[in-house]
Amino acid sequence: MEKNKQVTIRQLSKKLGVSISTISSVLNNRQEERRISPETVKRVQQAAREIGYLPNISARMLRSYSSSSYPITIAVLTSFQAPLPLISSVITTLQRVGNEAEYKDINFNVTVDMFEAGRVKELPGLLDGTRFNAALIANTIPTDDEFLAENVISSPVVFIGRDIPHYSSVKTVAHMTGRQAADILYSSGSRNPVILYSKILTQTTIARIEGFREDAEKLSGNKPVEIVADGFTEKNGYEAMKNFLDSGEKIDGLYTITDSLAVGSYHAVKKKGLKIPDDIAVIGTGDSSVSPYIDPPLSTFTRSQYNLHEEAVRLLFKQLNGKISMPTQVVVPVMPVLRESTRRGSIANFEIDI
Amino acid sequence: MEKNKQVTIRQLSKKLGVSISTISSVLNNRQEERRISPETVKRVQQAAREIGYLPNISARMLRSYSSSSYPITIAVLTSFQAPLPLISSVITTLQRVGNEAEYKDINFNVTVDMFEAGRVKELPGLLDGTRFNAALIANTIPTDDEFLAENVISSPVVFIGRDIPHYSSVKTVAHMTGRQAADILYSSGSRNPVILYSKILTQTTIARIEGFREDAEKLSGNKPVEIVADGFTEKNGYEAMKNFLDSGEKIDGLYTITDSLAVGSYHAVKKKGLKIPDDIAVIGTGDSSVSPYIDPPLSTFTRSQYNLHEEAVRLLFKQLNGKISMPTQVVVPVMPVLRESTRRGSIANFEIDI
DNA sequence: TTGTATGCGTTATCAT
DNA sequence: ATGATAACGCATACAA
Repeated sequence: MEKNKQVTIRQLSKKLGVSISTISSVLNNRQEERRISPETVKRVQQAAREIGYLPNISARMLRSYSSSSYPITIAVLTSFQAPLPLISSVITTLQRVGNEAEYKDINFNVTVDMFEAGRVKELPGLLDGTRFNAALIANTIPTDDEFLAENVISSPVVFIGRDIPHYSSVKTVAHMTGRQAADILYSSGSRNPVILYSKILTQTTIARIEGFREDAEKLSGNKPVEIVADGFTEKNGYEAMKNFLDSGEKIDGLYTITDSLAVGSYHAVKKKGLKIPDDIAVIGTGDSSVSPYIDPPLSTFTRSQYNLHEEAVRLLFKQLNGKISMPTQVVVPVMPVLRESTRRGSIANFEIDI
Repeated sequence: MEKNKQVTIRQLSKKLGVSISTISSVLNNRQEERRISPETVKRVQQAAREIGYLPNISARMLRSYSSSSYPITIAVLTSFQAPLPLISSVITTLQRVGNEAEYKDINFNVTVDMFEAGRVKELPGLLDGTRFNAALIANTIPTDDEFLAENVISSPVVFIGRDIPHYSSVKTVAHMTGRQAADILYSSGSRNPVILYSKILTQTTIARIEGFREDAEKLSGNKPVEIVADGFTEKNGYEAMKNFLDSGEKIDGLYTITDSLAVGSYHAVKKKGLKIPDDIAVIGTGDSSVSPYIDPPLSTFTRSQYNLHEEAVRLLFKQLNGKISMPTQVVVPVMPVLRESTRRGSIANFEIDI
């Protein structure tokens, strides 16, 4: 694959028979103070345009931000298969926390690199330290995790939602969440619990599923039925649930691995003429911003995302500050948020959130 | 504000009385092939850790990616007040389109910079070209637009959702969207139309509002009532709508400037015991992924976002390729998507999307 | 009106 | 076992 052949000032200079500094001056609109002849200016500008000259930002930064105060580079690395809001959330958190007094003195810029799930290893600069001073890494799948565990990233790194030996990470107690979900459905009277998840599995989702399997079976005596959706979207949830309901299998409780899947499920359930929570109690995960406002409001678990990202960013900054050096594991608590969608059975009298 | 004083290899070298190249070797784990004494290695590593040495990524890249093929830098610039999904969407689109055969030869990395609405001017490197080779800019407010119109960014730039003189931009026909919304509500029998928007206004939202005002008044004979929410979230929509309904003002049709505001409104409307679309027809904007699945499915306008971002990215790449040089305006069409929430009156028989 | 030289921080090559 | 030096691309002070 031929990547873009970058043209440098020097090559322009040779081509035009004009000195480097003249070119540079023109390209930076210093033509007047440098009193370059209009003719030369034209020639340079035209050549630059024709040839598609693009300055080397690294060189410019090296030159401009010198004097012991250049911005460091923080990378956000995630797979294409990530739930879409993740990047925004992490970046916004980075910028927000970075503005706090405590970290005001960290002058940084943020880059984002994405990889196909299973192919972190192909990310340029991951191991050689040529692309970032520090990184937040999310949405790796086990293949990636293996690779990362076997290799060493020499910059400070925080993993979001997964544990990689020798690195810092921020996680939720995903296994426990799955178990709690099973408990809540059981308390709402569900004896035929079903779990709906995406076929894209990560450490966190696997843990949730396993936790649910264990307690659901222990409590109800039935192995929970598992529905696998194609992805995380509402559409994926709708389609998976519709197929399931059409099959006629028993269900009286539903745990979804994300709130978006629950939203899609709602629609399928209602179209089938079933009522939530009367016929099917539903609990999601993540407390999406829409969850309190759908009909009925969705029981779920706290937006671990928010806290996760916040904790991850803080942990990274602390490592950069030198406040923490050892790999550190942070566990973010996840709390159930009970709303109408599980208001049934012995759990009906619990305090409702909205 | 004291920014981080970066330590360089040279300073470490002076401090330790060891040569620069030795330090570099140790820091890159070349100690064995270079046969540095274990003692020196220790000293260097410790000093680096203590002093918080962070390599200058620009220097490293300059050194490493030389030979006429370094990655160019594409920046995504947006305000903190942007709807959260925007960044993710733009970045994902960048990566996806960048992987297409046509653009495979553009080797780039992505940086994200955020600014407070109204303060683009404070973004480092915006005008001096030290931070990016090309940029996608979104969610500026009029103050920002003014500044940008008066100054010159010398790199290729594409504005998303707004027009800035002398620059390329990708927009929707927002004004038309507003008018169509008014038409649709009117056709659904609404004579007391209401518009709900966020107090944070951009070129696009302003145009939508104006379009709606015009046609709503023309058609219904009544100036539409305007509700102003604090922001774009479902919660903001819920609260604004709840207050409005509590006030007892007339309403039989609602146009919201984003789908998220509509979702929040739904909840307020239902809590008030009113029915959608029977009592209030609702139409949103943006075709959010949840909109087809809420109850009732929400009429809206096509996810202009998606197309917008896609077009913006393509336009930027074309400029980088030299395929386009003049500032270019692209207008992305927006189509109404009619679902249950407006199924009333003469519009009831229109084809329904889901 | 234009060119030469220097240095930003880093790594690799070559000496010692 | 370690140091000196050149070069990456660019912008500027200074020279011509």
